[in-house]
Amino acid sequence: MPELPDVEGFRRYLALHGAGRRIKDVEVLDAGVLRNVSGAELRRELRGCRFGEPCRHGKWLLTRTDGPWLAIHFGMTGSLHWSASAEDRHRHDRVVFVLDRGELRYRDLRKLRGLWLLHSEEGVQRLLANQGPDALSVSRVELSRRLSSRVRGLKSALMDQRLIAGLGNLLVDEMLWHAGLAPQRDTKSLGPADLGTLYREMRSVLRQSIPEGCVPSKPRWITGHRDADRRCPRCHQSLRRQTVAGRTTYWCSRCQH
DNA sequence: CGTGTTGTTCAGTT
DNA sequence: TAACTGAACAACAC
Repeated sequence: MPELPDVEGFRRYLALHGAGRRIKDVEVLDAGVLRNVSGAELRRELRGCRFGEPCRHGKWLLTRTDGPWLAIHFGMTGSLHWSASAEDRHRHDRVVFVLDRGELRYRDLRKLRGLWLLHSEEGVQRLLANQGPDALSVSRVELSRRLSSRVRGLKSALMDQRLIAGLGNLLVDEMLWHAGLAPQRDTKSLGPADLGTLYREMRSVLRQSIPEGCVPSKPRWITGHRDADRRCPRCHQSLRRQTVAGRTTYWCSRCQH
């Protein structure tokens, strides 16, 4: 799932259930999701700490505590789940934070990414050193400058977290469809009008996705049509399905140029 | 058994 | 150098 809207949803979820809560215990059920720390160290470092307000950069969720920082990257299948009790745990719950009210679980089927523990704000900065500006806060001028700086495929550039942080496969297909731009266009071929439209549609898709906590299926969006009729919701032509930038891409060759 | 999956990284190639 | 390609990671569902 996780692209910017999903991770923003997890940030709000963590703010609701975790912020201000004390971590009574940490149960590492599968250390395969721990990236720079052992299960024993994570438990030792976080037990007794209190979660602070979480923040987000691109697809990274970060939270300080009154001890170390915790950073989460959800990969393709990570999620957070709070429960009032220790019942009903899921088999893909990999780490459980037992709180002074309920427990918060990091669930992840594929374990492609996971949890990092950082001992300082500098450690967090180092972790995010290669990330571009967040897609929600980047300015129109900055987006244009970054896209135009190199010759690249448009979809490849938008998915590159070093250029812009937070956009993934579904978001990019959706915003390109709204903007009427073909995914394999070259960034250097975009004029000022194209870049303006792209920026506007990126903001629009993000703004409408965040309250849903995902890229939603809407009547005039293509996301819901990938697995359904595979037709363009605007002109009803069959959507093209092809690999672009290494990812399965849907687009409309009549509406996107 | 083969295919596909909303992410990232790395080795190898153009 | 820059950009691209495919594999790897891991665990399924169909």
